[in-house]
Amino acid sequence: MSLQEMVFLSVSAALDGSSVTPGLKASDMLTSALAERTLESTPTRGPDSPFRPSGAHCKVSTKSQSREPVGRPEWLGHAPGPGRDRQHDRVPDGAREAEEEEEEQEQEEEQEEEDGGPEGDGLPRRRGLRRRRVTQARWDRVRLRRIEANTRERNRMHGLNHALDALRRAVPCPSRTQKLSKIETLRLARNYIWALSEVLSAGKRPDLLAFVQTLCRGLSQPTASLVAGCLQLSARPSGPEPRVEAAFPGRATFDTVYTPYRFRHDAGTGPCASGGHEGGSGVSSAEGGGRPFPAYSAFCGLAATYQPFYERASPECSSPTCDGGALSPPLHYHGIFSLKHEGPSEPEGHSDPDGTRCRFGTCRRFGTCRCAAASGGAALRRCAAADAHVPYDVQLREQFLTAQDQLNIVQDQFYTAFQQ
DNA sequence: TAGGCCATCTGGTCCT
DNA sequence: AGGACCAGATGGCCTA
Repeated sequence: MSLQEMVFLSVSAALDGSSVTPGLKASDMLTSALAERTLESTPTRGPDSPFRPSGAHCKVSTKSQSREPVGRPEWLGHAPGPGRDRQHDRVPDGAREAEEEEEEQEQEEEQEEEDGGPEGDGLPRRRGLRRRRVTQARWDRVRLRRIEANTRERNRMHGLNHALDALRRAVPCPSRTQKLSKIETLRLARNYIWALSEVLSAGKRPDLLAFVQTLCRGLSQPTASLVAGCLQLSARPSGPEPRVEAAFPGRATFDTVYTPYRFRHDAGTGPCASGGHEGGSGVSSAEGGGRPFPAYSAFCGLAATYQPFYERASPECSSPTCDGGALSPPLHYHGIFSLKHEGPSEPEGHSDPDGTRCRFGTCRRFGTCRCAAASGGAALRRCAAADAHVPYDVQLREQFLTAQDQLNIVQDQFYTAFQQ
């Protein structure tokens, strides 16, 4: 903005009566405009701003690694050497002393103005709004606060990301190769809570397909495929009826490493009560496999043991909405969980525009809903196509922890994740 | 190459 | 006044 423009705007504001301090004279406004122009010479926004976003100064070595500055804003002075950790966010040691000196100097100048100026002519100087000069010290102080705020913000976001990482490890998608995005992690966590709650509320052995469908609800197609891939659902003809198994890729073998559950269609295989968690995973937690599906078998056991506290509001609308619904899991379990159940935000069992009744009750975006409901990847679709109504049995390995222990583990993970 | 995702900076707002 | 939180802007990386 040019000086003329600045003066024009200042005068215009004065004429409009907006943001005008009583007693402010045109000369004061001009002085203010000049001071503004001083600031304008080092804008705080835009491509020329010394505070311009860091994108130009950062690079990402890998997607999961934190960024390191590759350049340095000109206004920050010395370029950081290799390995320096955000040294450019520091302020020179003598900055504060210089500021104090500047403050004293400013106070003297202000006193002189009130006394009639350094000439001592005794004539009162202009009164009214007197804009403080933008000294170097003040400018440095502004930058210091900005830098400190940036650091805090950066740390805050790092904490948020750590919490999200913890949440990624808690949800049933321990992919070693593909990291869930933030939004998908939150969606999957929501679905996971919901699915587990449904298991508890139902008080019976869960259906694999419904469980996975609940997990994948509202997820993007790639994420849904990933989740299904982690479960590695596959429909394999085995005798007269299809056979469905769930396994975990990347494990040494299905049986030797932790595998909390196995889904089979074999009649008479062990139900939830025999589910288990054998502890060792062979995959570091940093790789997302430290604690696999910690609660599923636990919930199976609990569901078999305890009766649900209350009945579900609606069998059709007990599932999460496709995206952003206000529903909470239908669960209130002996003080372990105390999750409120809010009513559906939309009429239950509504129909979509083409008249198809929505199975999931509160979907607003049916395209997403269909995608999600039918998602779970090609494997899941194959499974569903084979026989979506086959009462798949669930064979669970021996539980290493008690159901209560595993339930508490899940709670701790979620609480820790959200409290970080 | 477009789009998704991400990290970071930034200024505004609210709270203590 | 200072910190936390938030959302917008920006640019880099990655993938289809």
